[in-house]
Amino acid sequence: MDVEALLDWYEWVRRPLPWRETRDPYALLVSEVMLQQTQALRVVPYYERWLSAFPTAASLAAAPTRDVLALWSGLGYNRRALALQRAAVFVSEHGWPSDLTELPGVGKYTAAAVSSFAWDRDMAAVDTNVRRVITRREGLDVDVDARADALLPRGRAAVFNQAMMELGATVCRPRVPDCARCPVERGCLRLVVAPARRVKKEKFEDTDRWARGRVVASLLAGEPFPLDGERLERALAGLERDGLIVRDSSGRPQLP
DNA sequence: AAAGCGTGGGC
DNA sequence: TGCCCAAGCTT
Repeated sequence: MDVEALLDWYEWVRRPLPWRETRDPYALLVSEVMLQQTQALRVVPYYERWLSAFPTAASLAAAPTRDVLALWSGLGYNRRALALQRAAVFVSEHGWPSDLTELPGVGKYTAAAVSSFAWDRDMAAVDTNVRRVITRREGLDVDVDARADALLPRGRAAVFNQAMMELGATVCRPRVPDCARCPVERGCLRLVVAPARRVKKEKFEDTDRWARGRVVASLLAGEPFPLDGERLERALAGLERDGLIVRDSSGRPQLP
């Protein structure tokens, strides 16, 4: 793949997003955790609000978890907010670990993204978009992580990672790739893999996932739970196990 | 290692 | 309206 052509293309199409204007590892970690399974444009206002309220890892670490969940509300996956705060506690106590996957809620992708953006470490951030770009080009059996690492131009990991992700998100899209606009189409196999058939048909409102979300939202709003009985108990048990709620002295569930 | 974990926008 | 999605991580 012509990496130079990719980087030239990226300079041209680059969109201004607030987290692209910082090299603060804390701010970058906030953005990466928010972006996990959430569209970038929806994250923007949350990111800006969050950094106003919790400008540093120490301030996030010291905040009441209830306030943290309140500011997260609307982004989904509440336990990620919890993990982010726990990561902030770790950082404010021990500093940044050299291996960011030691932080709760940080896996291989997020560690590589933050390390390259903040510190220019030569680590390839392989997300779902990058995975698709590489397998589409080179075949389903390719070792994606090894290929991404081989392509990465040393000393320029940050722009390379962003360019690869942007290519996957806007040109090398899942169902209908726009090969006519691709800056690196030469030598590409152009594989398009049919999505796996969905099996589940259960209504979302019937799932534990929905119940858990409603319980947390109700506690934040100070409103009664919109469910009861065994479903409520199962949701509460799961939330308590994840540390998203605690029981007060009378056994009443509340936010931590 | 498959399954669980939320939400609001777009069509 | 209802269905699908969108920068993963954990157990």
